This record gives sequence, C-alpha cells and structure tokens, in this order.
Amino acid sequence: MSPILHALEKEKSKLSQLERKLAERILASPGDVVHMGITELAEQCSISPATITRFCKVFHFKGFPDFKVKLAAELAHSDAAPQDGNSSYQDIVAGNPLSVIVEAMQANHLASIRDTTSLLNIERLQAVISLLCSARRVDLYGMATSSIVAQDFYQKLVRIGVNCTAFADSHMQITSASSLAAGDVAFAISYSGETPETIDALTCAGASGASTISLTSYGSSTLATLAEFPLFSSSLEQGMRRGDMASRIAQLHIIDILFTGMVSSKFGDFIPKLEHSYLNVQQYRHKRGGSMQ
Amino acid sequence: MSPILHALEKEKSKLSQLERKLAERILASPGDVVHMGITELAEQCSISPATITRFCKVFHFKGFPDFKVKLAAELAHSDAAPQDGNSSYQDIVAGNPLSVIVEAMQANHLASIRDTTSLLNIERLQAVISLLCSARRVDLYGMATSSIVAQDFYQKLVRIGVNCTAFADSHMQITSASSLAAGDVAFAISYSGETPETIDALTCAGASGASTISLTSYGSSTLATLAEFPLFSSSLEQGMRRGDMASRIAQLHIIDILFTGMVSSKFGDFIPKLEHSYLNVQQYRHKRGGSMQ
DNA sequence: TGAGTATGAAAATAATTTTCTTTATTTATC
DNA sequence: GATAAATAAAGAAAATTATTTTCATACTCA
Repeated sequence: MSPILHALEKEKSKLSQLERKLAERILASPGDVVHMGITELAEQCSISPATITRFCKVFHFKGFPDFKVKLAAELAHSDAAPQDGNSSYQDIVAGNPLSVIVEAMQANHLASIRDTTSLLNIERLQAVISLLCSARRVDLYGMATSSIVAQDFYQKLVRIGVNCTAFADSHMQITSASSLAAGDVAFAISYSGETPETIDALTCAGASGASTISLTSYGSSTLATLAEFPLFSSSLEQGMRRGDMASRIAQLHIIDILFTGMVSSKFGDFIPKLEHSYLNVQQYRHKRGGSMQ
Repeated sequence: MSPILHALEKEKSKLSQLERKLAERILASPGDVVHMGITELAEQCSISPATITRFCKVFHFKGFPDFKVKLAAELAHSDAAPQDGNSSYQDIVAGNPLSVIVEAMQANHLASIRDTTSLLNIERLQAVISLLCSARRVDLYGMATSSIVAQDFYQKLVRIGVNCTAFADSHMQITSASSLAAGDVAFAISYSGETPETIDALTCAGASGASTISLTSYGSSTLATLAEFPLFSSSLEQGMRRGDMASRIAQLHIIDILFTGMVSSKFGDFIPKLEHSYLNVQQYRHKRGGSMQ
C-alpha cells in the first residue's frame, strides 16, 4: 500500500473524531478523492474545509492540492506495477524459493525509492541543502540501523570539507548537541522517529539554538514533530520480521539527493575538494600497494 | 511515455505558438509542473494563465488542476520504466535545479537495483546463503564506503545469532582472517574490487581454509577473481564526482536478498531470534524511557 | 472550573476560469 | 499587390471558485 494511505491507516487511531472520519473517507476511495475539490470532500464527510486543510498539514503536506497530487502519484504507482502489488510486502515466509525472494525484494526496493521521491517536498529539501551548505558545524545523530545512514552521510560530508560528526555513542551525542549554537545544524535519523537517544539529542540541539532536521519514515512521530525541517522516507513495512530494509535504502536515497544538491549548489567550492579527496586516496593506496607484499 | 506527454508531443505542431511554448515547457520537466500553480507556470513561459486554462481544455481536461492530478498519476507510472535510460547517469553539474537532481537520482537508483537483480546468479546466491547459514564464523571485510555495507550486514547477522564480525581496522581484518579455518566464511566487499586492504584480508582468509565470497561491482577485478563465490552489483558510474552512491544501494540490495534468503531457509531457527532481538530492544527502550526525565 | 483541544464560520487570500478586448494573422476581393 | 473582412490568438481584468487563515465557540478532560 502506498505510504500515504499506509500512514493514514496507521495514524487513524491517533486522530480526532472528525479527522478519523476524513481519513476513512479517503481510504475508502482514494482514487475519487484526488479528483475532488476540498469543498466537495468536506460536504461528503460533513465537516468543514478548514478541517481538511488542517488534516493535510498534520501529514506534512503543503495543503490540500499538494496532498492530492502526491496521493495521485502514489495511487498510480501501486496499480502501475500490480505484479509487485499482489506479492508485495509479504512477510518473510519459510522456505520461499529464492527467486520469489529476489522478486519481492526488488519490488520492495523499487517501490520504496519511488514512493520516497514522490513524497519529497522540494522547497524543504532546498532549505535543508542551504542550511547544510552554510552550517558552521553539522551533527549527525542515529542509532543502530540509522547509524549506518548517518555514517554514510558523514563519509560524504567529510569528503567535501563540511565540519561534521556522526556519533555512535549516545552520551557523546548529547554532549555534542549541548555545545551547538545558532548557525550549527543537527540532523537526526531514525526509522521510527521514536528512538529515545536520538530524540534527546535533537531536543538538546534545538535548545542550544541549532537548526534541527529529521529524517524518519513517513507518518507522525516525535522526532518529526520536534524538527524544524522534517524529511521523510517511505514506510512500506509494518512487521518486525522484515526489519527496516527498504527504509534504509529509501533514507540513503534521500542522503544522496541532499549530498548531490549540496555539491551542485556549491559546485566551485565542493568539486575541487571532492576530487582532491579522491586523488589522495588513490595515491595513498598506490604507494602502500607498492611497498607491500 | 505517458499518454498525456505523448499527446502533447504529437499535437505540438498543431498548436499555436504560445501553446507550443507551453507544451515544450511541460515536456521539459513534467515532474515540476505538477507541483506548480498556474500563475507560476504562466510566468515561466511568459504567457497568461488564461492561455494555460485554454490549453488544458484543448486536451479535454476540466482545467489546470485536473490536468495536474492526471499528469502526476501518469508520471508515476512512467518513471518506473527506463525511458530514464536516455538521460541517465549524467554527472553532477553546477547549479542544476533540485528537481533535475531528484529525477536523475531516482533514475540512477532504480536502474541500479534493476540491473543488479538481472545480473544475479541465483544458484550462486543460493550457495552463498547456505554457506552463511552453516558457517561457524563469518568475517566481513570492507573499507570506507564499503564498510557501511559491511556494518549493515553485520547488524543483520547479529540479530539472527550468526557469529560474525565486521572490521573497521585493516590490521584487525588480517589478524582475524589468519585465524579462520575450514567451515568459516570470509565475505569481502569493495566497489572497485581493488581495495588493497580488502584483497589482502580475503587472500589471507582463503589461505587459512575459509570459504571466500566477494561483492564487487560488475566486471573483472582482483577481488572477484580471488573469491570462490563472486557476487556482483551493477556499476553505473564511472566519474569520481558521482562517487559510489548507486553502487552502495545496489550492494545493500544484495545484502537484503542474502539476509532474507537466510532467514527464509532457516525459518524455524532464525525467526524466533529475530523476534527476540526486536522485543528486547523495545523493552529496553521502554524501561529507559520510563526512568528518564 | 479552567486549560487545552477540536471545530466551524466567516474573512482573507490565493488560484483558476471566464469574459471581454486587443492584437495578429489569414483570406477574399478588388 | 493592397486592403478590408473574418478568424484566430492572446492577454487584462473581472468574476468565480477554491483554499487557507483567523477567530470565536463548544467541547473535553483533569
């Protein structure tokens, strides 16, 4: 199911009465909703248009039209690839033939990249890129699986000379967060958006005056609420068994976009550094290779 | 190409001058257009909003918003398919608009997953899975970017109780490799397949009697030649500027397949462990959350 | 009761469409 | 070939419609 509908389903219980009614109406026939005006939908649910706009903002859309366009794109995905659709997102099952696993995995990963892209808010992304480019210091927070993503971003940022750190240790995270100031950036990554260590660190960073960015899977979460600039990856999976495999790929996809955006916007500054770091590694390796064996 | 864009292309010649300009703008980056207002688009084309509305009616849409929603749906369909191919794998260019970067990145990543899947040798994959499942000990080798992939696999294997290690330090890699024996498995990851530290470690592991697996990008490389079971990810990128972004995602894709394959084949053994590890993390967090603040 | 939340009414704003006018282009006629 | 009539193209601005915001009210839970 598309991340938006999935999120509606998941968050339904947390919503207020009328918002839940709206969510149910949307889930009942999302395909219709994308062709409706806000007034029409409001009437069908016997609620006010204002409630719908608010509802869209809760789910981090710019407004109702933005919601419609993104929902339309997602609905198209799911029925575009129905061979994905039927088999999709099933849990791991005993003794599945490997070819089935391969196909399912490909479907999952492709869908997760597509869905993530279609959820992107370009302006916010641009704002985040600008922030990162001009940051005095960048802190990256992420535990467990998300630490992989943080490490990845760290390696990239170091290569273009951005002053940044990724923490494996939760105490160090907090220590560093509390030493941030205005002009610094804290970037927190968490699949669920509820990792306590990461939440603590981002809270602390915000209190210290740093700009706060989160990267979580789509849906409401403590971390996303906390951040000034919440970014989202798709969230296909619900079961514990499947782990967060697709989400990690979706998050790396966003990291790649951010990084490429940074390099592109400060091309003159960053490209020489990138090439320099590349050549240095090459050179170092060459020397070392020669002297060994 | 989607029917709408196709129609635009086909009818372009029959349209008036300004309408053609509009059609060309839409064709140039339809993905942006769906997120624009009519005024913004009008300004970009130096035409009046009225012309846009008329244009939409010519193509039998109810109006501009209707056009946007339907175009968004179609784009979602079509970007699954590799008309990506033509534009694909361009290098990072100064001041590219973010929307172009996003599209290019999506095309790259989707292609890299598809290509990797189609390169897979299922039998070899199956053999590797069996090896990993029955290994007494698993060593993971990977430097720099590839260490991210190694770490990721490490985290997964730990969760199902496989006795494994991932090394950040090249000396430790060698030390560990030399202590392996028959029944152990060495798994080396390198984008280029020429990373000296990783080559050394795998060579050493092979000499010690361990089974050797490599994961490199497609093509002949020292590491792939060295390994008993070479696995390949797609290799889209050549320039240094692009780094190894897509390759890392392709490699993780393979890791996910291996892991899922392992869990599936030893379902009874692994699933309880996976669930156990999941619950423990939850519980631990819960306690911690409660005692905090 | 009172703080906080949920909600709608209505005002404000923004977006879109329509109408009407102007301008350009073609065509028919001298 | 010139020119007027007819037609098509395009925009400005008005009208309409859609959306968002603000503000006041009702409701809920402690």
